[in-house]
Amino acid sequence: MGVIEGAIDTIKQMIITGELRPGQRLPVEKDLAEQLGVARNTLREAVRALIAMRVLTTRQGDGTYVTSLSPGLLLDGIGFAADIHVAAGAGQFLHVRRILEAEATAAAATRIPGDDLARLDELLGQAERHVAGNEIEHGKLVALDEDFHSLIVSHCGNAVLAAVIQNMSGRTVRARIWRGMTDPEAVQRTLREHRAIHRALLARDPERARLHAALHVLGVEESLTGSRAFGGAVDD
Amino acid sequence: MGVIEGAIDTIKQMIITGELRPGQRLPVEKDLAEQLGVARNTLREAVRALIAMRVLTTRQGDGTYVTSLSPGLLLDGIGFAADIHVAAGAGQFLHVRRILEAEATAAAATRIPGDDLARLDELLGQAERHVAGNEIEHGKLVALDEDFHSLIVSHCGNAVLAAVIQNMSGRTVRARIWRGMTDPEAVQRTLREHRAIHRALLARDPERARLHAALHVLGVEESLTGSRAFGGAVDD
DNA sequence: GAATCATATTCATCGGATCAATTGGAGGCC
DNA sequence: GGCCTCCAATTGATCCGATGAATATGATTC
Repeated sequence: MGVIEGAIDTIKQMIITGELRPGQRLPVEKDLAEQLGVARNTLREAVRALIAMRVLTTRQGDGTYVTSLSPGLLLDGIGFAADIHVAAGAGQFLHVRRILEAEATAAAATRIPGDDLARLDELLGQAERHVAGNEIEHGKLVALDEDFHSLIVSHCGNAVLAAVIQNMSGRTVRARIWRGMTDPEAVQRTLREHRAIHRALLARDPERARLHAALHVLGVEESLTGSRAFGGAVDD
Repeated sequence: MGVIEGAIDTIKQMIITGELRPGQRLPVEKDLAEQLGVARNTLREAVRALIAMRVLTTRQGDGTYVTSLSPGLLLDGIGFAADIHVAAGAGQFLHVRRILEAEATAAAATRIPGDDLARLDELLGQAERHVAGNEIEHGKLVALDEDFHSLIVSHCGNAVLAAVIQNMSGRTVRARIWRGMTDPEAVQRTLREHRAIHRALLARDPERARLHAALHVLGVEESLTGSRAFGGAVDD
């Protein structure tokens, strides 16, 4: 194992063992490098790797800190993976999203507060009015779509579940999905499905919510029967 | 945005757009640094970040290459997140694993080949004989447990699903779970649950497999009702 | 033709230097 | 006293150059 990997693991272990806690500040680069027995440049590469994993964060002129280590933060690497695979037309991420989003929507049915049910209604109204207008801007629909699902999933009661779903369906993924919907009928169907999910939530009915959520994502999956690059192999 | 972040994004975009393809070799550090308009050290920090994300890999004396970008590779950052949260006693990762593993086990029921069903039987036999012996070594049981679940989910037909599950239940997580099982009866129950899953697979019955898999993970969840550090907040 | 060895290529690691952002205190002003 | 401005110290960001270590490649030898 190289010196850099060693430094990365050492810092990781300091976090797992609790020696470094969320929000805590690390020693200055010079000291930490000396403490780990590596050059400053080497330490910086290790720190940079941990920054990429959202474990550390740096502020010039201030210092280096451990992040909150919240699931939402640590799991955002999923987003990039989803981006390149969905961009390549692989439906496997969407299948996983279907499984999870069905469950999360069901859980949200009994947890989402009334305020946010009203907020969902407002989002749907905006989308419907936008589609009814003259010129449809996909960016606007993507943003409304993201807000709609995001608000529901955030009330599922499980931060990890919410984070995985959200990262699997980030801006890039949704943009590709909506761009693929050239058929106006497909857009209408999507809005109807959103309404059905909303009604199930209003009725506080988890099973209805689960079914409508699953059906909704399945519809997206089936509309993406393109190429399958990266989509087949299980191995690395 | 800093120079390093800029270099990272540039390389990422080159991959998303297909300018850099899986397995392809990058220019040598000196040339690539010049091409991106940064110093070599700065480029190295960017490359190091992408290595941490499993997007690039380097071989001293040879060069820098784009990885296969397979889901199994890109999603392994989940492992560290699961490690520190499960180590802190949070059950949220296990809940997600329960949802996914139930689905994956059901899917595997109709896909797993006969050879591997026999291999599963062999793994179970080893575990049972080991437990029946004088001295129980947890490391051995952890390895057998990992092999058992790993072999099943690898046949679910979805590489992303398999990768997420496996990374959510890596060596560190399983080690903590088995270490928590001080009660010999708990070990026995776990082995019985494994047998039940195996029988369901033998019968090629997805619904039975799903239920037994869910029950199995649920049992693990319920045995971990400790502290809830990191487990509550959805925000970052 | 295969094995061995020398050499070139390339990443890994190091040490130091300079730039830029933030912080915190000194001093002055209302 | 409280607030503001400004300066200096701290700290990460970026760059430069040099050396070490691992690999690949081609020449050499048998």
